[in-house]
Amino acid sequence: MFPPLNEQMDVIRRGTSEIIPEEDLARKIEKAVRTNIPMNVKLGCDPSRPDLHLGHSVVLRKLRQFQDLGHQAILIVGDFTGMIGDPSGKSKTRPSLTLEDTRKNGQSYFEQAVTILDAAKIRMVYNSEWLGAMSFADVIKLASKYTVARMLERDDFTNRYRAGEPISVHEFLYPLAQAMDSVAINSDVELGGTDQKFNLLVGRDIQREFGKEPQVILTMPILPGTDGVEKMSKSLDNYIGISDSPKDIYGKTLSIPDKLIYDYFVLATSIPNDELTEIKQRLADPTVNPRDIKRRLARTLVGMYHTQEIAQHAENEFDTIFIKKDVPDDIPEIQLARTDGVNIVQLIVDTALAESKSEARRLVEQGGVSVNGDKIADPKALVPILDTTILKVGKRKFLKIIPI
RNA sequence: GGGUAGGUAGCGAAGUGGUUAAACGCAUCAGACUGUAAAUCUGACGGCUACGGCCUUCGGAGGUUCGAAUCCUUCCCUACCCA
Repeated sequence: MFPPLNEQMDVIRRGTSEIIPEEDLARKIEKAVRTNIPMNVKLGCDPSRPDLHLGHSVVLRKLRQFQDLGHQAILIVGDFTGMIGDPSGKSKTRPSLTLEDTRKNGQSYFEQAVTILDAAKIRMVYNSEWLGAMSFADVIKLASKYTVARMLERDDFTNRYRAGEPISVHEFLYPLAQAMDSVAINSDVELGGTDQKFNLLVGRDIQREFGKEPQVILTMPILPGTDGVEKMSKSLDNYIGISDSPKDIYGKTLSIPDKLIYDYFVLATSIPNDELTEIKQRLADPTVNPRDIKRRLARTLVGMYHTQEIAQHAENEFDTIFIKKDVPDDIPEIQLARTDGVNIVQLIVDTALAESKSEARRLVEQGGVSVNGDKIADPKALVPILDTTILKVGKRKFLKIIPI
């Protein structure tokens, strides 16, 4: 039923940052092979941010590999912790979610995740199931198992503490709550980004406290965002969403810095290792235009979340807009009353291509607006809407206006 | 409970009675150059405008003043120190 140990280890190791401890993983796999009982492989998901992007895909794709090897994928929806509002990281006070929200987001998370995971073989559980059942006494007992000094070992706690930034007491409970998830589901392996390392390790300690065999932790590198600097995240708007339109996936991919091309291939695609080697060589070759490799990356990514045909279409459309400087085929349409002349600024605001008149005026004055291909630089200009009219605002906002 | 330092636009950070819609940096947007890469250059970056201006902002609420982000009162929030 299971592939042999070495084969499994090879698959699991690809792209990973750390496996702690690796010997334990080998032992667990051997045991699974021997007993024919799959390992429980845990991944926590944050129901406060239901929009999945390539950053999430790194770890989800790893989970998929475990599924393909025959192991049991368990998605933990942090609905209980989400209800309290996760304060970790840099983000400010997060709005506390209601149970309903977390359910809805959990469902949405699942729907997106199955574009990567094998839907039939996922076990999805909500951690309110066991965390919600704990009494305050249980919590005290749990909290007594960890010391403040050890909590402060966590990098982001240390940094925030040194920087004089607030740390709420309940944030110390987070790693513990997450660890309880591992206890509750008898996790054999827990996946996460490298920034999760501390939390994952706490899981091992707490499992031991509860007399369970500690999980192996597996961390994946953090995928940099399209800006090439920060971690990919929606709030920084440097993300490529897995449910983004083909056009967006393609375009955003082409806008990443060259230095990220290889990382994206390794972490976000399933390209075989020998092709990765080839890509690396070509990237090092000064006669090869990195753009061509990036175009392949973009096609690959669009193909993963849509289809190859759509990927090709996205590329063609991209070329139309940015190389031929032409108007793409399918652009949003809007119907407007026929008129001899409407003020250009008013038109931009009315069509929601800019948020305010000031912004629209600015765009016009800076030469970012054209009507039927003619640049309009005068904010007082009147535009007739008598035939179908193509309005372009900025680099990529197109609108087809149909008079009625 | 006591003390000290703080809370300024998306972020960081100046400003301490008028000439401040608020320096500067980052981010962002537009334009040039390009490969929607990097780097670089130019401009914009609260809202409305008859383009002459007008209105709304500096943790909240009051107050002093011709005039406040700047002074006073009070409240809320944060960090650190003492207890």
